Amino acid sequence: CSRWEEEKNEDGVKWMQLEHRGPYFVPPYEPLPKDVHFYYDGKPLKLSLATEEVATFYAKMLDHEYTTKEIFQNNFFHDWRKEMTSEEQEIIKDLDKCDFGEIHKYFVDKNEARKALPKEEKQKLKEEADKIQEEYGYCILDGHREKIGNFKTEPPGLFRGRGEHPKMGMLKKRIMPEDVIINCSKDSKIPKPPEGHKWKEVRFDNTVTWLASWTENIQNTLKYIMLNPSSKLKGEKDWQKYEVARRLKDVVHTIRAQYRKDWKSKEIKKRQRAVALYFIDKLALRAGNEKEEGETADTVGCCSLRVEHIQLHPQLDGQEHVVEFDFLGKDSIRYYNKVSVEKPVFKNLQLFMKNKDPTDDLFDHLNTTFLNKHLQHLMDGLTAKVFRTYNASITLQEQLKALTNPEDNIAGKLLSYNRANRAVAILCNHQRSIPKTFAKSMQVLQEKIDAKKKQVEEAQEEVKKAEDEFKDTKDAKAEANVEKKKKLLKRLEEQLAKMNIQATDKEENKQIALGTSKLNYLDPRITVAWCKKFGIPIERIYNKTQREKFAWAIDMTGEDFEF
DNA sequence: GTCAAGACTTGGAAGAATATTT
DNA sequence: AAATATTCTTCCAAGTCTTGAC
Repeated sequence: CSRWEEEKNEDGVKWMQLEHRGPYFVPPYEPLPKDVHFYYDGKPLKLSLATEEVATFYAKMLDHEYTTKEIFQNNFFHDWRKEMTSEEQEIIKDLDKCDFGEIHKYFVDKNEARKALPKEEKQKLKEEADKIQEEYGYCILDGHREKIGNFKTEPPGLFRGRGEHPKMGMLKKRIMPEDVIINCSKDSKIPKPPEGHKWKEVRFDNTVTWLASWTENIQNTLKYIMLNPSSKLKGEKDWQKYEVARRLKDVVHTIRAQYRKDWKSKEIKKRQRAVALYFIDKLALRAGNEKEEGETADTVGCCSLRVEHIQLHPQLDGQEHVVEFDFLGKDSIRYYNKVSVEKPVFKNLQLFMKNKDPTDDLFDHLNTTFLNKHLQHLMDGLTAKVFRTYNASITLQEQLKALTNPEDNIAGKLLSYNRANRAVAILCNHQRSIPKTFAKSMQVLQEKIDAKKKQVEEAQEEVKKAEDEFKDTKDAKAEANVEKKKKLLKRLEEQLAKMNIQATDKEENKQIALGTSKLNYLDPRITVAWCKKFGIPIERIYNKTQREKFAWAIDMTGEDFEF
């Protein structure tokens, strides 16, 4: 427990000692074998090394949908040409005349070969990977050996954005030591750059938590090497996050009363803020920062909603004042929802939309800075995202309370947990694409259930038969047989029940992604307390990685914890 | 105050490892 | 033992919010 209770540093100091080996650099490009050809306009063409490398990036992605998109193709071709020699540029002028088929096949085969490797070979590869992990995967932070989250530089390749990203297909350059800034403590063993290279910079900044950083060339933003979630530093931060959310619980009623009042404010700015905050609170929308146009996919959050993203229905399906939301949120995940809102909200929305074009901002007098300033004023540390954390965690707690039946067996209780988890994921709009094999595996499961049902019926008859025989004979052997058959029946019934639960869970879960809420929104102490209260082993809910991440919560939480 | 850069959290997909079935 | 399904891990993009420069 003590590990989580050491006093914390003031004034933004994150550590006193930080020592590490620097990032692990991905191996250099390996040229294609002589017999693997690239063809242009039907004729084999030997490419220069740099050109060939970029060609392999595209070739590897050939059976991915990305490569069918025009933007992807254009961006790729544009960047590829920049890598070409002038002779190659003279020849290769049309992507449609490029044939990467052989290169593609080479990598597919190589992959297969790797999978088919004998056990010992695989073992050897694993040991090599472990050695690298051992060497580069850890650092020393204030005397503790801590796991690093991402200790490898990102390999070069083609940028894959999400959704309709204008930069998809662009060339992501190889990261060299000369691009990398190292951060560590002055008196530590400073990491050595790879032979013949030097770092961009070595700095000693203990007000930040990253160990190394570089600027990536697509969006020109920084990438960092940071600690694993199991580290003390990250764990404490996580804990802190949930403590802020718990403080919101005490003032949320006041805040709700306040924004209701503000719906009628004389200032349009305040009204917009109050309506936006209502959405953020009720629907768990993200804040919605402004984004640079044309640099990323067109996605929005609350403050950046446009008129075209909502439709107002005074009446719909027997409900009043319905707002129909339809927009792309983070990662271009669609948010679609029809919500009956309070009348003043509806009236305000009508007002905000008046005389505007579909592409105009709905909240044209509002941005996240203004909103967060206001929230900060209402509670120390309060920002828009805290509402998501708060509402997610409180929902889990309430749902667990409502759904858990102490009489249920473990499988039943786990189903309840999953359902509570699911309620949160739905609130936060955490979706996944339906797994490719979903329909098939569902069918297989259904067939198993049917077979099991039959078995149960048969076992029932067996029991009856045995009982009849016992009635007739009254002998001990027949009595034992009755017991035996009953036992079998019971076991089969339990198996059937478990399968039914599994099927229900699977069906309800097909389009919902539970991971994100579990990892980022649900105070783990709620889960730990629930497990303790109902005698569920924590491993049934959290796998090893998750237990490491939530070690702080597992350490400190009793069964009576309340969020 | 404004704007861009910086730091850190959150996000689903893909790939790897493991479990289960055939 | 191979094939298939499921779970776990890695990857890296895309958000939020803070900080720093002017």
